[in-house]
Amino acid sequence: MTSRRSTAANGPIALRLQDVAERAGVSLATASRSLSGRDGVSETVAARVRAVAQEMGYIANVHARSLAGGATASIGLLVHEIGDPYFAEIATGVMRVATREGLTVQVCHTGRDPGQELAQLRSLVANRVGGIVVAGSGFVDPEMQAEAKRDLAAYRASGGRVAVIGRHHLGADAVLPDNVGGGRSATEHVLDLGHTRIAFVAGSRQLTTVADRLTGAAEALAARGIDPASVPIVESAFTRQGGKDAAAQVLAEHPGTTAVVALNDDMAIGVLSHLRSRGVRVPDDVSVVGFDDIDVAGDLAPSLTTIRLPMVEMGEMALSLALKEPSSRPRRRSTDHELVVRDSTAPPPRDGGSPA
Amino acid sequence: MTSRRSTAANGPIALRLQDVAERAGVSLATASRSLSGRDGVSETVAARVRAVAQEMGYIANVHARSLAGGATASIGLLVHEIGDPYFAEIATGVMRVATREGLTVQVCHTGRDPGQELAQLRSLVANRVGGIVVAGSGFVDPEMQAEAKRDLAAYRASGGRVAVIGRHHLGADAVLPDNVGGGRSATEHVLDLGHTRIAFVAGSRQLTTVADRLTGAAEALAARGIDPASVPIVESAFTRQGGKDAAAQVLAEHPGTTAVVALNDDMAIGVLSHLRSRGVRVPDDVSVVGFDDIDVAGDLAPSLTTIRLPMVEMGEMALSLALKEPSSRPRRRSTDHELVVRDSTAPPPRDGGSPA
DNA sequence: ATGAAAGCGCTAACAC
DNA sequence: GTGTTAGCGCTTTCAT
Repeated sequence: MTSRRSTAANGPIALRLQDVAERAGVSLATASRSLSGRDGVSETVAARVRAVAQEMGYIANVHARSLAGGATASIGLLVHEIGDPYFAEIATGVMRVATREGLTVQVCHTGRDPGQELAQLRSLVANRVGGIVVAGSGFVDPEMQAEAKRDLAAYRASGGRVAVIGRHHLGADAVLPDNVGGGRSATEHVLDLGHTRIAFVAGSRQLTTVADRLTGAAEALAARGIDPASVPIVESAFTRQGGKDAAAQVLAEHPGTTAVVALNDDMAIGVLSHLRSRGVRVPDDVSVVGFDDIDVAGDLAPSLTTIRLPMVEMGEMALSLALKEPSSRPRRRSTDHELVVRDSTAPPPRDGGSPA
Repeated sequence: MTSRRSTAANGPIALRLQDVAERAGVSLATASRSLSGRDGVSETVAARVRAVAQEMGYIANVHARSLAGGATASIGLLVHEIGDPYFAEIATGVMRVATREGLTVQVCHTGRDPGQELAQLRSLVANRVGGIVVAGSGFVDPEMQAEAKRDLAAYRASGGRVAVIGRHHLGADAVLPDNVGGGRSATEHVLDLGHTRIAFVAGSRQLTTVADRLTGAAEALAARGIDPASVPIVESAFTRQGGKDAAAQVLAEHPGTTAVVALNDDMAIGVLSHLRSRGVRVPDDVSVVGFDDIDVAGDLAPSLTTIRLPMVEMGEMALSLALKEPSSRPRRRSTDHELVVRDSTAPPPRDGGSPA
């Protein structure tokens, strides 16, 4: 007597643990214990059950398992742009820790749309993942931000764990990249080379990442007696295309600029590309600095001088924080940064430079 | 009288639909109907229930929903390397369709490890996702391949839908990039420019992608009366670093080479980088061709001549196939390709070239 | 239009 | 060491 419900009419249905148990001649409970490696079963029986399950191609239903109170072996990772090297490296770090802990990672992609960000967050909560790592800058939309904060609070109240990368107002454990220090170092570098006609190429200042990097830049400028307000900041999309657009604007509105500090490597690549298309030589006419030190930075022509952030480690730290026992107060872990000097920067040209 | 089980001792527990129903003064069934927008409820009541749920911050448990037979609004995407631009663009296409259909995407990353590939596939099946898109070349390990095929067959037998991108032996619907045609076009291009000393830089030939692209190359060579066996093929990792290693080998073992055809853009970037570090000018001394036309290809220095594959569309097609009603026989959709000529290719140098 | 009750597949007490 | 049974939170007949 079997309890299999498959009929010709409604088609086959996925195997249940019950099916495995029957075939192995044991009870449901014994089968469950055997497969989840808990004790209370003789090793002989357990081995047989496992063999039967394997042979039948049984794959447990995580929904049932999770509902019944079994451990949720999955965590969520929220990134802005899958494929953006910055997030890809963070993801690598998160996955590394996850794999070590036997966890599955659900990667959610927001496309930088606050609505999507909220929706993805909800979907993660709905999936009752064991923890959530939020990478990328905070919410631009204050209303979305409030909703997200509330959802996250409820999630944590019910035992969920959250860690964020970057400055957020979510009240969770956080990994804080050294954006201020990096912005300072990048700026000091061009200042040390002797540049005086500098332009910054940035993403939206609503992004905390951008705001922090600019803060560091302003500090470096002020320390040398330069009024930060006198230095142009061109705001554009925080992407390669944004870098191209911004470079065009720098050339048009700030001729004579000898150094461009881009606030991420992707924008820097766009800047290099546009300058090349306009016949401006780097670093002979104009120096370019990036930020992040993504993988490809060293393989560009010219190779890119940039600020290295330990992105893989940041991902590792974030998931590790999320996996730790919750503390009463949010924890913070700060990273360091490193100036990596390559071929895209040099002293300004003698004549003061005429990039266009 | 409430049924809430939260106690000071075991801490709060996530909200249940039951809690919402009680607060709204309706039955569980009515609450369920209200939130899932099914009829059988007066609009007045439904609106109130929705308002209460929203106010309480209720988020439905997908595990319970799925177990109870509700629709699984999530699909799985299996890629080799998150962050590899090839897969990132495919993912963009998949997500575009998913968003349109109101589906959530679970991205799984195999790191090109066959063991991981199998594990991730299982996890997707265990999650009872509505469909699975497998991107990237097939399994290298025949045993893993067999296991994967079996799991996938069981998954489909129980109603799951599968689509693959690239040539596989999985018996599922497939999107087939024009790798053979692209390999032919890339090779014809350098032949047309007058090159006779050509080297191919490839990933493992076990990858069907690599094998197919080489097949096209061999066809083009043969059509011009050149014995394909006489043209060097340097095999290395299918990555940027692999491209560097392969370029070094070409320089060392095949001096006099005037054209390098890399079998993907990532390798081509590595080739460009290594040639530059060795003082070899591109395209003056050596021409370089890539494959895929990833986003950054046009922004490199020199910009890369390559074969464009419609990767975003491939992702869209794959998910669309997976979402269609199953057919008795596997469906196939072939893509086209396009040769994009940029600055990295030119006729060979007069003297025959001396790249080192 | 609304409610009561029976599962979905699994784990975790609790018996034996 | 093994089996029985009561849920987990939800959707869905089936009554009302």
